Amino acid sequence: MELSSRYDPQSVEHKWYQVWVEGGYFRPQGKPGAPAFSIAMPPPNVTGILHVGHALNTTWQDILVRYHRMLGDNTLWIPGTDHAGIHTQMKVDELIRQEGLDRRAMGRDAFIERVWQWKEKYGGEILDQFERLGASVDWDRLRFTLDSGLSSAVTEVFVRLYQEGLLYRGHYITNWCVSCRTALSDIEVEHEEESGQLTYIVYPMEDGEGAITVATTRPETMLGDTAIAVHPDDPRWHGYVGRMVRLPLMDRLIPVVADEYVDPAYGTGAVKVTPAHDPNDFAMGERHSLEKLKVIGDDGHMTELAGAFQGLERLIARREVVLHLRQLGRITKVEDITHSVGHCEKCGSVIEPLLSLQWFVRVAPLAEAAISAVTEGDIAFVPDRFEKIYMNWMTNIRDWCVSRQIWWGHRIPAYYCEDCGEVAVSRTTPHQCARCGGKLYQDEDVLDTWFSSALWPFSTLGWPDATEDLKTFYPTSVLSTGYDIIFFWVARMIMQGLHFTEQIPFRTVLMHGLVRDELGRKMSKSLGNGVNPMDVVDQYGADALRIALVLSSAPGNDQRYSAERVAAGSHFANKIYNATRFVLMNLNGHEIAWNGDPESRQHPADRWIVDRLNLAIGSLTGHLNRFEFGQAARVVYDFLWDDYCDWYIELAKIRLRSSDDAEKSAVLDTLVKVESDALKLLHPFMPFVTEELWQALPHVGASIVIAEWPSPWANQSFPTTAARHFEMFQGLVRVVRNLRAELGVAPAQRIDLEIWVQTDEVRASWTEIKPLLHELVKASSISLKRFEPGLEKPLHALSGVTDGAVVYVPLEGLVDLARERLRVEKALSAAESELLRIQRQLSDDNFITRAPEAIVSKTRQTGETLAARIARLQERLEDLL
RNA sequence: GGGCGAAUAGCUCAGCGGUAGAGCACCUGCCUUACAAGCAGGGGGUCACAGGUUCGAUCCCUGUUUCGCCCA
Repeated sequence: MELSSRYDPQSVEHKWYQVWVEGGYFRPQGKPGAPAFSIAMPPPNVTGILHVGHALNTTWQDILVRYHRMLGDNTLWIPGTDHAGIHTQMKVDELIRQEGLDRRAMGRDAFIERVWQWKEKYGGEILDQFERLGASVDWDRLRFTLDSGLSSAVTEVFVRLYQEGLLYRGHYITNWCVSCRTALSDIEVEHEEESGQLTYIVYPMEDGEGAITVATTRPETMLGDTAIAVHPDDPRWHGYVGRMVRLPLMDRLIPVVADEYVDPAYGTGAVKVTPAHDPNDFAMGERHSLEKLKVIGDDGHMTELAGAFQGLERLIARREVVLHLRQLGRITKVEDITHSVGHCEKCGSVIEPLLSLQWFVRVAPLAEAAISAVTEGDIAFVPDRFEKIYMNWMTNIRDWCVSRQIWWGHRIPAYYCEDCGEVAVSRTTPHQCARCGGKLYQDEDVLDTWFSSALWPFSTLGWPDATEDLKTFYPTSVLSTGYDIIFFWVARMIMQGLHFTEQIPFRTVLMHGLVRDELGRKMSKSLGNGVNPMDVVDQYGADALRIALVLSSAPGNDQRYSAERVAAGSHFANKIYNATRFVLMNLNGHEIAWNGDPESRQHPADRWIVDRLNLAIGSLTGHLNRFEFGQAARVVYDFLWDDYCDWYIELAKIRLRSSDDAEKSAVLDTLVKVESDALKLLHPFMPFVTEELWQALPHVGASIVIAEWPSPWANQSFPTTAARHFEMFQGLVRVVRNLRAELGVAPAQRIDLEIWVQTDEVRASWTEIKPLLHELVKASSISLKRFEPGLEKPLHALSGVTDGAVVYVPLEGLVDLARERLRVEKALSAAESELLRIQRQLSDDNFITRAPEAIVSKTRQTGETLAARIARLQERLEDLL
């Protein structure tokens, strides 16, 4: 069979995902008694397409899930999507507008019908993209936040919170988006520093004696002022409290009140009070029983209460108000300032704080348990610094406005009596008012999307029913998500989970950072700098994208997307593909002795590569357990490329030419078994190429997906000194290659070598590998001698000093003595200065007594090695003089 | 105003109480039948700055500077 020398991910990735799904490998299938491992995938918007951040998070979760599946855990990864209320509604709104239709004209039911149609058509797109990334989710358990099961969980929670007094409806100042025409929660408002103007307005006293100047950044709200407030202890305003002020433009009388809230140090010490348009003013309004006049309407235009300004858009009204006040001489100063302005997270328009009737969750009681779950260590954040951010928010938490004035979402299960105004909150639709028998109508609003996402870890498992899944997989093991939604999602899941299931929703919160563009900017639609992961997959393959993202990620840190790294990832896939091709070309029907005696691997190279593999297995597994995916990936990347390809295969090439069949068998067995284990280690990171190659190699089992995670090979007989001897051998090869390069010896030209070895052990070990050395450094003859005084040195030779040996390359007439002397002098002075440092350390009593014994002896050993090296170099230098 | 993060090779980034690594870029030589998406060899870093702790600091602590983020 002729295999292409280039790996083509396109032809490979497609087929395996189908095989995996058809094989049912992604369904939980742990052996009886196996520990459960479960993750509920953060549900992306149905409206959305995958961005690179999703690709990173999906890769991280897939690594964990595939690793635990291979460990034999009962592993479940639940996929799903989120209905994304405002976002989706905006999108479909836009769509029907292009058709010349209008949501309000078409009516609620017809519109919702359209959104469902739209969801059915496009909502699956993002799920297809998870497939293309290789996400090993259980599709049989696919969930959507508006599924009937998840919806009944929402109703259940709403009803119970209401019954427990943790949910209330009331008139309060909410963050209102005049463009989305809905209320938003506090955290859906993004604050930005902007330049604005502070306008000083003079309010004359009713009696004409004196005046009060106040400053505001929103002059149009003065139309709704119902008081002026000053601090009770402010001597400047003592005579004013209790008197009336004539509100300019409106010609209304409003009182001067005293309130502790006012900061006398700020501005004039007097503030205007607009209870319907400012949260602090609202509170003052409550304290002083002030009227709440709503002068800006839900549409952002002035209401009839704004008098002559009625109907004007709020910003136009602002200009008009200032203009009129100026004409009246009521403006004393306009100051340019920089201040923080709230914007709608979804559409970017300036938030209007205004009075409206909304549902709120009383969060403080829920937060208590959520705080102690983290302080007690039941839930851990990775990295742990995010714990502080979580805690800070939790301890200063404010009530959560959960009603949204849109149609797409979970409609609030509250019913109001047309006759007596009685409120009924109910799991089922009540037919008449329980109090007066009057007709009921349901609340028009829907719930904040995050209200349903907060239930995700248990609603996806069947809650409120006590399902098998819930028993088996809840609490979930890990929640992997971006640090940007700690408040939106993580905190709320913890609160709701603890309250309703009396258990934590997950044990570990794993945070990834933002994936930025190549210039370090946040990817955004408006900048047009977003990278579509599917384009990357098309070009390089999913494996390349995955390994690139993982290799450049560290928990909680932002990273830049790098096309270069993705290319490097695809080169790596190609590398191991070709290594496999080499193995396959050499197998020739060789039967792998899967249960062969490990002691048969007597050759130092075999024993070394197994030793390296064992080390890799240990350290990679440790990194995975600590969620250090980047470091874990690096371990197997380096093992495969450096140890397996660059050394072991190169040695294998030579050994496979041997006429000794037992030797060849040992090499082939080791090649296949070592690579097979390495592929398993790599599988969580690069699932497609590892499956392809594992299947191509001799293997046992149906799929690498359900193969057993490697554990260190039982061959423990490989002593560390032997490993050290092999590493010294590698050093020797490098030194000789370096000599060849410096001398400019033609690649094909063979050279003679004379090697003086320091000890008998090393000599014995190297004698065994000497035949390989011939090929690795292209030598014609090699003389391996035990170093002893009086040994006659070859003249006219270039020399190299390596740990444990000196190597001479006799090259009559080719050696430039002056240049050679320079080279040796340079090496000598480097070695001497290092030895000096080591000696200083070793002669320091403090170091000897206080440093750990292992470090001291290691330092001693380094000193000895250096001293030996220096002795060789000095001798060499004398010879050259 | 409070909090957090980052500062390491030309670029992008890992890492770490025992004087530093990768990818890409660069220089030299190789199309050596697994791989030129490759191989071999090489150059390049007082680990932002100033103190402190320590036998020993790039790593821990304090402060400073620059950049970024979150909260108010």
